[in-house]
This record gives sequence, C-alpha cells and structure tokens, in this order.
Amino acid sequence: MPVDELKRQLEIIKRGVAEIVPEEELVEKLKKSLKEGKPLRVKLGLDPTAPDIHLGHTVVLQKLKQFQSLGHEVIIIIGDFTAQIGDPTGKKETRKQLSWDEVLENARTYQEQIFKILDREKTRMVFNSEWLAKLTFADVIKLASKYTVARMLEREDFAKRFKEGQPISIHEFFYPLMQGYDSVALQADIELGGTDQKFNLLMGRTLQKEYGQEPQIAIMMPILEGTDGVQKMSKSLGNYIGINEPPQEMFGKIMSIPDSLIVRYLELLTSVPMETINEMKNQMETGVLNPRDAKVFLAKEIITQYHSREAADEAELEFIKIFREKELPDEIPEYKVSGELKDGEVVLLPKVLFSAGIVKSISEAKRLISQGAVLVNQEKIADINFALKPSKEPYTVKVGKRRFLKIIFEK
RNA sequence: GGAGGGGUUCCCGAGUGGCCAAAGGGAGCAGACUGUAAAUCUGCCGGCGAAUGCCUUCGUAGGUUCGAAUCCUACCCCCUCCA
Repeated sequence: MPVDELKRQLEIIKRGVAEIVPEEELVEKLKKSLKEGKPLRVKLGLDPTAPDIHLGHTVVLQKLKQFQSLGHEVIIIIGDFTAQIGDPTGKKETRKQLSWDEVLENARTYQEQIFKILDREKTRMVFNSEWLAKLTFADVIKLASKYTVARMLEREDFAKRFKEGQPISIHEFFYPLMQGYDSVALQADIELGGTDQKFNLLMGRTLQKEYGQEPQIAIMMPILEGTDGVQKMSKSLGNYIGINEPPQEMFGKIMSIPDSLIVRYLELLTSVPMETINEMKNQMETGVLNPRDAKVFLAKEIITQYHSREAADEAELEFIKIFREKELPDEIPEYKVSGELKDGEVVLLPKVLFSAGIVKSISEAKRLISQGAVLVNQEKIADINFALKPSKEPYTVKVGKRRFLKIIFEK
C-alpha cells in the first residue's frame, strides 16, 4: 500500500514541474514521511511588494495546493525583512523600500488572494523578519562565511553582470543568503519556486547542510507565458490575467491566448486531471477537438476557480453573444451629451468617443473610423467627421470588436 | 580625485546638421479571413486639424545655425575603469 501511495504522491508532485533537485532525495523524503506519518514541510517565499496576484504567480501556488491535498505542511514566508531592505535584482531603479505598515497591508491583500487557492486552515504564514531581524552582525558574518564569492558568481545574473563589468552590490549577495537562511530557520523539507529561483533554492540546501540539517529539495515550476504567448506573464508587460479580474474579462483574455498555450495552462493552472488534459491534447492534434472549445473549457475552469461556476457560464454566454454572434452586450457604458445645441450645431463622433474615454485621442478615433472599425447603430461609419444629431433615442456605438458605448442626449 | 561610456517616441533599439514625428523589432490597436480577443495576411501606431499644414517630443537649461535628436556650453542622472 505505501508503495502505491508513494507513486500517487510522486505523480501529483511531478505534474508540471520544470525541475526537481535532486529527485532521488525527494523520493527518500516522501518514503520517510509516509512511513512515519509525518508530513513534509513545504516552503514558499513571497515578496510582499506586488500585492496583485495574476495567473503567473498561481503556478507555484497550485503546486502548494497539491501538497496540501496530499497532507503536507505548507508554510508561506512573507519576505518582509527583505522587502524593507530594498532591491534584490540590482536593475535600474532601486525599488523603493517599504515601510512596515505597507508591508503589513500588502501581506494582508496577499493573503486574501492566496486563499482563493490555498486552504486557509492548513496554511501557515510567517514573516522572515521574525528571525532575520534578530541576527547580530556576528551572526551575519558567520552566515556569509558559509559561502564563497566564486560560488556566488555562479548565479547566472551575477556571472553575467560580473563579466560585463556591471555593478553588483555586496548586499545583493545577501539576498540568496537570507532566503537560504529562511530554510534553515524553518527546517524546510522542500522549497518551491520558479525556475528563476534555482540559485536561491539551492542556496537553501547548502546552508542547511552547513547548519547541520538535512538539505531541502528544490522544486522549480516553469515561468508562465502571458497572454501574448511569448513573454513571461507580468503586470508591467500588460499580458497578465489577474485573479481578481471580473469573469467576463478573464474569459476574453483566456480566449486570446495562442492555441499553443492551452495545454500548458491546463496543466499549470487547473486541477483538471492529466489524463483528461492528455486526451484533449490528442483530440486537438487529430482535429477532433476544436482548440476554441478547449479554450472555452479552460476559461471556464479558471473562472470557476476564482469566481463561480455560474459566473463562468455567464461569461461564456456573453462571449458567444458578442464575438460569435456579434450582438451587443447586456451592459453598455452610457455617456450623456448635453442636448443644448444651437441651431446647426452638431456633435462630432470622434469628439464624443474621446470625451467618453473610449479612445485615447480624437486622432485615434478618426483613425479607427477610417479603418472601418466604428459602427453607429450597427452601421459602419465612413466619414471621419460623422455628426450625431440630437435624438431621443440613444445611439449605440461599437468601436472595434470589444468597445461599446451608448450615447444619450439630455435636455 | 582622474579617465571614459551612456541617457531616443509604451519597451528594445537605429539614427551624428536638413529627405526625422524619427529605421527595425516587440507590444498594442484595427481590417480581412477564421475555429476564438488563436494562427496568418494587411494597415495603423505623439497631438490638433477637412486639408496644404501646425504644435509638442529624442535627460535638463541655454547657445551656434536659415535649419539640431544630431554641433557647442553648463547642469542632472546612470554606468565602467584607475586612484
């Protein structure tokens, strides 16, 4: 029986992961855990600077959830200490240091979102200032003595910067050390992170050994591509899907991912069994399943997770209505125009669109009109200076595929 | 303290006196097509104007010039090396 259970757990744990270092040790740890009935302690460090979670962040959280469902212990570390010190990447602008209040506030928003995925009851959350702030300078020196500069420079971005003569501040060397020390402080069995965290995760192993502990296993999850299908999902690139976004928005964004990403999203972002996913993959390859329908399925899975089944159904209906049947959505933003016009005075369409905030500038509105992208009451407009006459009936304007506006004239 | 490199439109990145609102790529937007806000193809992609055009933009402030992103001066910021 334990052998089957081991196999089952391994299978779940390995789903979607990019790399496990080292896999043999994971097997050993799992065996031991099963034998002794003692859950493994799984750690994830989070940076409390970006409180808006998007699907990219959830990849690693999904994995944690799987660990929870297998009965293991999950610990989230809020890197408040790290955040208060500053910038870990050494890139251009030094990230602004957060105050304690800000960190707390961020941590709180974080939790709200995290528990849409993780089980609140089963999740332990700790702040790393709890132990890092207590270290004396002597402790820090001791910590620093456990690692060498040469090894530090193995880290890809350090190596690159060193080679290119880019600056590396000494304090940057401490980020991996601090993160590694977190593992020591918690006596972690497993640390989760993105592939970009590899160095830091391995640091945990090294330090644990140095401090006489059994080293943790590093489990790395792939970095999720954004809706453009190329670059990693990130807020600054605008290719993200936030988990707090409204269902309709989520649906649309998911439908806009390239087909090639469907399987990956299913694997990393949902709990759909792998068998089902592989079957779908097969069916798409053989043309039995239309990728569009697979995407609908994916979208509904995700929306159900963050909203509800009903919300997912509604979003689907609305989507079909607008994009397949090209009808108007149920709710269209309204814009009121004052009807006090002098004789012969007219309301120019580009200007209204601009004032209503539906286009960025009048020029853009004109461009869109000349591209045939603007419909008024379902009729294509060709005249850049199309004028709306005051009318009791509202005008329904469609710009492109997904921008709508109802223009109402007021007395 | 000294020597040198650099700051360009959302991003990356060309551009060294007029042909520059500024190549190219990416992102974004639109149209066609479709199986979807996929893929592909095409177009657009600073603002204002019906338009010849006008205005604003190439770190900041001045200057040279008929004319500057491009030359000069000062300043700010980033980076490297030497000390």
